[in-house]
Amino acid sequence: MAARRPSRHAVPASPRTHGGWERIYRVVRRIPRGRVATYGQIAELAGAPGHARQVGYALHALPDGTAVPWHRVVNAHGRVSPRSVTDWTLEQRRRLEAEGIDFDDAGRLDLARRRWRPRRTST
DNA sequence: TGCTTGACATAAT
DNA sequence: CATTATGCCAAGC
Repeated sequence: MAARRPSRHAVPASPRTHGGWERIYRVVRRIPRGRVATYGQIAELAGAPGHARQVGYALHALPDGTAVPWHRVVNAHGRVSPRSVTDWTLEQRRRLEAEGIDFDDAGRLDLARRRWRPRRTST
C-alpha cells in the first residue's frame, strides 16, 4: 500500500541522535498482537507519565517498515489519531482489523476490551 | 537564542 | 458531543 513516508518536516531519527525515544519504542514493542495501548499509557509505562504528546512525536519519527508496532497505539478515545497524511491513518486501522480488532461506526474500538494490560512496567 | 508546531491527555465549560 | 485551556518536550526555523 501506500509505502510513502509521512515525513513532512522532521525526519528523525538517526538511531544515534535520538534522545529518549528509545524508551518509548521499547514499551510499544511489548504490545501483543490484537491488543492496543493509548499514548498516555505508553508514556506512563515508559516512565514518563504525562508525556503522551512526546509518545506521538516519537512514533511519528519512526521510519516506515519499522519493527515497532506503532499501529497498536491509539488515543484515549479509542480512535486512531488523525494525522497529517490520511493514508497512514487508514493503514493503521487496516492493520488493527487484520489483528482482529473491530471498529464501530464512529471509528472507535472497544478499548475496555482490547486494551493491553501489562502486569508490570518492565522488570 | 527563542518562538512555533505536533500520532496526546485531562479537566472544565 | 465540541471547544478551550494547560501541561509536556523535541525538532524546525
